[in-house]
Amino acid sequence: MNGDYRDLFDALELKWQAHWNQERAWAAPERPEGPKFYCLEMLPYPSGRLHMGHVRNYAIGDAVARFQWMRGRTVLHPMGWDSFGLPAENAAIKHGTPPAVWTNQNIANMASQLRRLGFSYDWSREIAAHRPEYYRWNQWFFLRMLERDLAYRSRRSVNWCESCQTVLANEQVEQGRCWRCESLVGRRELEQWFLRITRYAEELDAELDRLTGWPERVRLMQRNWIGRSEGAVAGFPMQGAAAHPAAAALEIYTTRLDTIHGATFCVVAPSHPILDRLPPEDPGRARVEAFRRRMAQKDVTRAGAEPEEKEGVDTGLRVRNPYSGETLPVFAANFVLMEYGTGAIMAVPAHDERDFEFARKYGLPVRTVVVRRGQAASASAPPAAMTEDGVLVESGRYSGMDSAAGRREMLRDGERQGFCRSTVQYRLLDWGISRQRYWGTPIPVIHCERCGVVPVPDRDLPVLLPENLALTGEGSALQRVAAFVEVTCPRCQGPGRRETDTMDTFFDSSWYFYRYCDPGNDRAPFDASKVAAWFPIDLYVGGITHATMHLIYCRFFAKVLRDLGLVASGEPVGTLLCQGMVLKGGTAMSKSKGNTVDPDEMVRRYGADTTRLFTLFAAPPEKDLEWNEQGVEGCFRFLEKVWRLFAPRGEVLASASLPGPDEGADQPRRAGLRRKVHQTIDRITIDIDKRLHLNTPVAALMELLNTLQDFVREPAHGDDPCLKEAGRTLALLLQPFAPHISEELWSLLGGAGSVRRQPWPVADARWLREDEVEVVVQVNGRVRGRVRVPSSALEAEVLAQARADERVAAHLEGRILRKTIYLPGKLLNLVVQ
RNA sequence: GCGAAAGUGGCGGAACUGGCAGACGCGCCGGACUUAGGAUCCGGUGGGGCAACCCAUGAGGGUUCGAAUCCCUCCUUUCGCACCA
Repeated sequence: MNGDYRDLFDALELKWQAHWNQERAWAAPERPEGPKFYCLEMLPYPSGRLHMGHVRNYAIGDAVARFQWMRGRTVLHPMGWDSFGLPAENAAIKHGTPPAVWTNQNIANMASQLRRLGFSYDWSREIAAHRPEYYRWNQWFFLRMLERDLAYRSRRSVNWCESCQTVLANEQVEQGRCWRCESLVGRRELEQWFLRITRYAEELDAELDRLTGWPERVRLMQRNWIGRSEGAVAGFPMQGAAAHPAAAALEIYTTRLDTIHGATFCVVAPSHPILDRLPPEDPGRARVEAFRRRMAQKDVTRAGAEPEEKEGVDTGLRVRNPYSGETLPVFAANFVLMEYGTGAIMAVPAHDERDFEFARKYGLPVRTVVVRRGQAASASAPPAAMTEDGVLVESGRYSGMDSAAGRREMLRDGERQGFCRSTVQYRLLDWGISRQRYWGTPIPVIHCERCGVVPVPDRDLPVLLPENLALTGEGSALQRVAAFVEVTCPRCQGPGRRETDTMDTFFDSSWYFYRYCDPGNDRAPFDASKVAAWFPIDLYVGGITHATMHLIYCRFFAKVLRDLGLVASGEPVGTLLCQGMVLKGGTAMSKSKGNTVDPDEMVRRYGADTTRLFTLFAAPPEKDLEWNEQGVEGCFRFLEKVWRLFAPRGEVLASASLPGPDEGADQPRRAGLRRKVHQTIDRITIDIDKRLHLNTPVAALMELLNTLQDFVREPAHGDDPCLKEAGRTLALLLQPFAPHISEELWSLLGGAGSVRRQPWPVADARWLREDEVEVVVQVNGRVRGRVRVPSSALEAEVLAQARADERVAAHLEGRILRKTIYLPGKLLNLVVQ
């Protein structure tokens, strides 16, 4: 490696970074002037050091931001810190450093890494979630939600991470494991704060169709996560009735009302309230209690990942099928979830795999009521559940209908008679936001013996998180801070206790991008008109890991904020780009695997431009990128070659003039160079703007350089305007990818000011057109020759010339020409027989 | 199990709506300059064949003048969900 260039690049990168700083080059005005572009990358957790995944993420965003500046947009490109969360607390427990100190150090460190990489952030808008001037607005939003019954407290079974000693939301459990520490998640019954995201389930689902700028993959994941399903709730009247006058009917949820005549029993979740109504002396009661105890024990240690063996007990309760009049036993079983539907189902073993499995285990009857069209009902027991739609049999007056008609008719009859109604269910559950940890936003409520839950008045915000307390990791640290906990009730002035749960940090990141529009506001979370001026986010870049976490929470917030009248749209993100991971040796870089590459090390050895260039070049943005040091060197060599070509010519070219519109048109070599220049502009512009491809533009830049190298190999005038045009264009086109050398090259070639505000070059249509084109000649679809013709040539002329081609003629010999297909200027296919 | 995406040289990857498969980079081979080169520059590089030509985009079939691209079946890999009634 050539040390001279390394030092040169290092110096020029520092020089231009200082220049940008001094010019406040990336500060966005309060409101956009003219067309705007809000370019955002997901804000990082300040773990201490950047990793390559960050660099890739930000290099992508930065390329687009710089491109859009040059395209004449006012760009908002901010950066901040998702700075509440467990690692700070764990570090404090381990090393005794207070979380605030640890966090601030990490922020300082990572910010300087980002600066050294030369990213174009408007640092004047920097935010950090752990600062009171930020999290007071978390509290403010929470209070608004509380007022609207969007935040509520409830005791229920929740996900519990033993290692993190806290509750997790459903979205934060991945395959039964904690999203952050990967330990197995158990369940606990706790009183918790929830956000009523389910109120927006319908809208969150429906609007996915309109998010055309989002990857299909993400929309699908969200759709599955929300899990909309249309079905019916049917009431099965309780039998043996003396016992239960209060519970008139057991309500079950089904999507297959058409199979109801095949129901041979019902099943309720172990915690279903109907079971509490069993009289103490009932033998079913004893069975249920024993079963509940067994399940409760399991819940705590539950592995979660693989479905458990189905288990259940006969509760002794009996219900009547409202359609057939048949009496059915009610079981309690572990495969029915209280959280979904009504917590009770009708079991149709012939047409549902789970019911079938359970029926087989406990020797319960299986009755076929749907057959495939054209098939007769078989008398023998089916070997497996037939879950498809078909034609109804053994279904009373519905027999003979197809499944869809059966559902429709049964629903109508059931509705008329009052025991059935159609309904829509969602898999999505309310978002549990309570965390039993210290380093987060205090939930702003006070528990008063007399008044119950009392919100902290707005004038008392922020509820400050106390600092300087000893963290042990045992229990909730805040509960031990008397000065924090012991307060007077704002309503009755009696003694109260402050809530000690803190907020899930996903609350912090659900609205941060609005705050960037007005980061200093101390009267409101933001000024609505400023947000209106910048929103929606034009490009949001981040990892796919957030598909069903952050990216669903922030959509929910947008809808809440819209309903609060603070923002106009319930969808904050226009185009979403989920970049792939950075791998080494085929797996994601991680400290535990020891396959990390340190960004600082890369910057020291190759510079920021090379590091960025490689992360953009090595793979398309949305795909995983395999780190390859030799590939990095290739990018370094490319920049070296750029410099080596222009450095000795700089002085002469600086004073050369730029070419006139037609200059060089009559000289093939110079015309070739100009064509390449304009074709490169055209390609790169389309690739960034229309396709968000950043690897192919880098390839195009390399091609342009190859052409330039060929051009200067032959003697040329040192001050050739065509060469100057090529160099200047290269400087402009490099700005999104290797911004420092781009600036240096621009100034070397006598460009005034900084590249960053030069208009993005526009390809001259004249130079995109070729006067003479090469047409591929195929015979029966196989390439047999090529002819050069004027680009205006007509098919007949091309054909004549093609026939004259020796090879083509050989393939036409003795055959009859049946048909010709001509794509002007590109291809001529001769179909012969 | 259900759902989705993707399979192209030795490797990362190009090929926008069906139209020259392999751009660009890495690696490799050869050469030049050199005391030397792991620097730089030049040339070559999917496979077979002296060549014409043939074969080749996971496998097999289909549609088409023409398929990496569209359709069907299968295989593999990756990801998401995982008892959601």
